[in-house]
Amino acid sequence: MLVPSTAARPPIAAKKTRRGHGRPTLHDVAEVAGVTQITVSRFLRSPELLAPETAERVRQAVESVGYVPNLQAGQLASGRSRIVATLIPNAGHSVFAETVQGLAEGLRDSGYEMLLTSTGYQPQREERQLRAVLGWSPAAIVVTGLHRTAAAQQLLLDARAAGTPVVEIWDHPTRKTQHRELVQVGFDHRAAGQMMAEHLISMGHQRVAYVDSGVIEDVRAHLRRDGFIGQARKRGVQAAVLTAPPGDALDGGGVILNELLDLRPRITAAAFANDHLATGALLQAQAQNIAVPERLALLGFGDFPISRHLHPGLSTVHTPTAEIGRIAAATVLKWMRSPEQPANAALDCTLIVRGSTKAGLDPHTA
Amino acid sequence: MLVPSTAARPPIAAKKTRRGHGRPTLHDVAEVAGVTQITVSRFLRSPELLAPETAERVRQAVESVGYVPNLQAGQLASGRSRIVATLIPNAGHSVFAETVQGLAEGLRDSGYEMLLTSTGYQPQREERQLRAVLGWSPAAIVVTGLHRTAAAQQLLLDARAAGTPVVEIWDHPTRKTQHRELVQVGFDHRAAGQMMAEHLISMGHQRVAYVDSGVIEDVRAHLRRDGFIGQARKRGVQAAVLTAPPGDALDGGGVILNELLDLRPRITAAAFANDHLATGALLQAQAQNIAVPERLALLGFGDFPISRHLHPGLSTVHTPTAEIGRIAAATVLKWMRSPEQPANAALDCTLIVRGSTKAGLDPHTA
DNA sequence: TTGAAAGCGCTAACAG
DNA sequence: CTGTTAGCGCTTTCAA
Repeated sequence: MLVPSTAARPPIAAKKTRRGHGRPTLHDVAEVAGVTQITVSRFLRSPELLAPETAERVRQAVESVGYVPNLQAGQLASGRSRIVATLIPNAGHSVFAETVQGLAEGLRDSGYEMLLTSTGYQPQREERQLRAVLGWSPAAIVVTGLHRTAAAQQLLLDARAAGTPVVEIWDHPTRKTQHRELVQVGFDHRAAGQMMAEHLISMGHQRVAYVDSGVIEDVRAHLRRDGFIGQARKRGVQAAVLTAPPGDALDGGGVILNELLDLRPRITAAAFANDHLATGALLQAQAQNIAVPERLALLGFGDFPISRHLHPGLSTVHTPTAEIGRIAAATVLKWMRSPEQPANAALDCTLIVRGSTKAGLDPHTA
Repeated sequence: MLVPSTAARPPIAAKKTRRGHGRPTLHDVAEVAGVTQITVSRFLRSPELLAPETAERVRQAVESVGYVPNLQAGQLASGRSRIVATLIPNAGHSVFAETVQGLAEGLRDSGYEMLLTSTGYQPQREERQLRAVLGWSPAAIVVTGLHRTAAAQQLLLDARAAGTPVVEIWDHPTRKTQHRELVQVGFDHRAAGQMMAEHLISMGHQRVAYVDSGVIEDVRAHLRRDGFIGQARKRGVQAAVLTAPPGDALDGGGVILNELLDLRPRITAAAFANDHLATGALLQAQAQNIAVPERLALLGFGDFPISRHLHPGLSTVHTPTAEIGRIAAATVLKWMRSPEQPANAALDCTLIVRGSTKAGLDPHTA
């Protein structure tokens, strides 16, 4: 607009076409308070800049009018959004659900809102959703894992280059990759797999198996599998690999139990991609009077609530599900406030040894 | 960001301060394609309105520039947003997690995004979050339950009056309230409680108990309790009420079991606010060699995956968790497209009878 | 401490 | 079929 505008807004005001959705605007509040828009805007953001008396008048006007700020407008004008875009594989899976809840708690009352999408473990879909969500100019992006389509990765790097914090949750790079522009909050799944193998081996098992997730896109479960196998091999222990059938994991674990028992040469211990599978196997073992851990030791992953209540208690690896969400939230909040990139958070997985891998343990607890 | 103006930009233009965050705009694409903004805008929304040849040029320009639409701007201009605001008590609770996942699936590729907040079962917080989320001018609002602060209710009614679809999930009004402006997608918790009582009574129990949720804000659990008690009373059956301790529900169920066994006069059956509590009790009974259902029948609620795998299988009420989400999504999508209010969806809860309330049943399955 | 002017990037309405 | 004009409601910059 190069034409110098005339002094005041057309006083005649003529035919206000009023396209908006009729909610009171800053202007409306301003009129009531006898000030201008900008004063109301200031009041909303930094009340201390106003004369106390003005502030009070504005406060009353805001209230009497029932003003709700139009965030779209504000963010368009300021170029800043207050949206944290979050992409996870499945909001219904307990581990991710807890992470989402952790994120929601971490973001609560921060003035930021979470835009959530579920990728269903499908990289193509993730890419599409990422593209869609970028249209919101999110203030930060939280994605799951380290693996995605090349295009999606590029989108994230572009966003990062444009100053948007990007946090990858649930995984953690094995090597120290200090040149990475994205921050990771998670744990090393390969190392977790190694830990699982090492535990079984340390209990004296020489023939073991790993039961992989039936969700073929679950990259992290496969990383654990690889860690498990690698460690077993390193220690000269034979490790068979089975894959759980798709569908209900408890069912799958039950089915797998018999495959494990049928393996030749016989194995004496099995690790599972998650506690649901392991629980299914444990319950099935109970039903068939298979002695656990004597005939077959069982080791889960995830430390789901039920695991310590089983008989024997299910040995497992405790993962910081909710903590990942909370730390991710704290990380993006910090990052949005100061431009320097926060540190990665390498969280701990801890082995929980219960009766299912250790005979003679009180079946109830540790 | 002092992006140098390109050729066609107002040549004088002097010190364009360029406040935006530097992403390519419609204008940029238009320049490349040799058309004006509006043509690009049209292409993006209704390509069929353009001459095929123009469309193709614009398409290429969009691609070459890597254009990502600024949704804030578009929605400010059009007055329509594409956000579905969703408020749930706790995204980490399996039942709500499944509902969220159902919603995410239902909204997927619809062009709408889910803004999710977790209220922690706290009405005050819900009200605050509702207020915050209204600033986004959501295209639709999904809230949990029928009970909230008066102010929150008013906000919803105002939004509704302004044309925003509002769906209440997880509950369903008992009486036909055809005058309501909001749509419900859920089930009648009181009736579910009645069904639970009726089942126990029909199995011959004359002294029963209901174990209420330890989450005092869980209104729906209390509704089931009331339904349970009412039905028992109606049938002349004594019903004791216990409340689970807060904290881990599996633990709580275990603790409660002994309280149930200690009740005088003795009871012969107990219903629980959810399957976690019931499972805790069942496992504890196993550990103590208490015969289920002979000494004490146990009835859960929710039909969590573990329940049918227990020994004996846990009788329970199956609830349509994911379906609530999917139907809620379908409902808001439909509603946003046509202004007429869709019908309420009264979903079914179904009683699942397994071994924990019925002696002699195969413990594995129904 | 308050205000005026300008514009964020897009779409609606109306021309042509 | 394409363009012009005028905002959407807010924040920024600069001035008073």
